[in-house]
Amino acid sequence: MNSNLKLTSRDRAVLMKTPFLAGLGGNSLVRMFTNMTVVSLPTRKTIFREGEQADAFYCVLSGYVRLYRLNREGREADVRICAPGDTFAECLLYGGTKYRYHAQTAEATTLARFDIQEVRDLAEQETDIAKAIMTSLSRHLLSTMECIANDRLHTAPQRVANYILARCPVDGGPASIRLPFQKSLLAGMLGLAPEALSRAFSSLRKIGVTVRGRVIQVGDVNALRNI
Amino acid sequence: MNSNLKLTSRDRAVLMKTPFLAGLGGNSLVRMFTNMTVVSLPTRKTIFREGEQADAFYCVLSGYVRLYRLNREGREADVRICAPGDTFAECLLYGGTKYRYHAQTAEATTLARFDIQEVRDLAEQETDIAKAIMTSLSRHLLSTMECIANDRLHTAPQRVANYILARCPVDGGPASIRLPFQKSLLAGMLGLAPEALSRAFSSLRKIGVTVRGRVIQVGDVNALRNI
DNA sequence: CGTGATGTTGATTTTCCTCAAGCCTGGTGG
DNA sequence: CCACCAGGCTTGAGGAAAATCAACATCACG
Repeated sequence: MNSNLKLTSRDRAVLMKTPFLAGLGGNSLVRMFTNMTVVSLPTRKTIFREGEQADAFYCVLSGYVRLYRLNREGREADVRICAPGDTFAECLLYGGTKYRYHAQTAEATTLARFDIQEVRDLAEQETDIAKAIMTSLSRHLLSTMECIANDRLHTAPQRVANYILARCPVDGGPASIRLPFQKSLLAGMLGLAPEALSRAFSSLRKIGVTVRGRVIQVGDVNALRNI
Repeated sequence: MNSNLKLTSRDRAVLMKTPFLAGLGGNSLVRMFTNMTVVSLPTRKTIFREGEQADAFYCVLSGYVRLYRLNREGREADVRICAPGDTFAECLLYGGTKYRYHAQTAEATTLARFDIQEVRDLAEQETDIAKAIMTSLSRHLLSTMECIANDRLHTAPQRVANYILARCPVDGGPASIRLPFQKSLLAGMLGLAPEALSRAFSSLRKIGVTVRGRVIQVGDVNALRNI
């Protein structure tokens, strides 16, 4: 764990686009920054565990973080995958004192770490910070409900198609995207076993989706929409 | 639609226990109340539809509300079931301008209706209102993530067992609870077809769970925990 | 005592998980 | 440069879970 690093300019740009910091005035911004530490972690490193006392929340600057739960037999299920710009465990600002899931890096990752108690105090003083927290929570909640609907309403190939479509140009025609992470991570994101993701990809082949490594090519975006 | 009713004392009590109004000072409380209207609706009445312009959010005072999505073929999937005290669509205060799912009463229901724009303005002025919103959003987000974990990690009988256990006395031994709504609603809540819920109940019979109408009797709460 | 809504049960099918084996790729060391 | 290896990915076979469809039971209620 490599702490108290200086922000790279890229990390700084990511941070400033977060709903969490985007709307802040100069004063609030300074106060948030003085409260923040930067942490660099290797891949597969545990950030916190379910049940631990929660004293910080985080924003992903680069890399990916997996939030997951375990059942009694030890099987893991991902609850959320956090990409650069995503905030996690911020719901504990006003929703309890313990982490409710495990958090682990999915690759080499840098995080911005915020002290929960200090941000709570700041939010009481600066209305724009409170507003930023509400914006972040709202978006987070909407995307989580979206996830439930997606799980309950769509089959594996449909979920994969949705994922691809959300990252394709809106007009029809051919397109090509590159996965920003391993396929096993995408599988967890969509609530699937890795094998199921693989099969979903191959079932999309017949409507013009080809996958080589992390590159996904779509013959006709509109055809994908009708799945 | 019966609007602008006076609050019954029971409805008022429900409202005051909501995270949304519980922590408010007298001044904020008055301002929220003047902004609020009470709506009574019959069963299976649509409250709003996905895609509509969002100008209000709601708190359930009595009855139940179903939030759901449709897929292309018209199949419905519940995203959330709101009980008395629950707030819904409050994420649109800071997260977009359109409703993201359908909302429908599951039985005769009374709602407190709040104007989104007005509450947004209030939240800027009164820090305790902002705090109440953050608390409400945080709880809501935690329970929604809980729901994803439950869906992805547990089988139908396990989900039913969890539901029962969450409403039973914590110590072991026998217990009895009464469903506050139809079984079909519980099925939707747990992400199951009604038939699957029925089968889950009958599979729990062998560990001492008996169901008659809306009454569920548990022989030994501890036995249920080990499922 | 019908009537319609709600819940149950059975049969079938779909979907996806699990386990096991093989493949492909990129990296390492000889 | 090549053999080897490990990790991630794919494919296949089998099976478990739950959806769907259909028939029947139960219940509330006029």
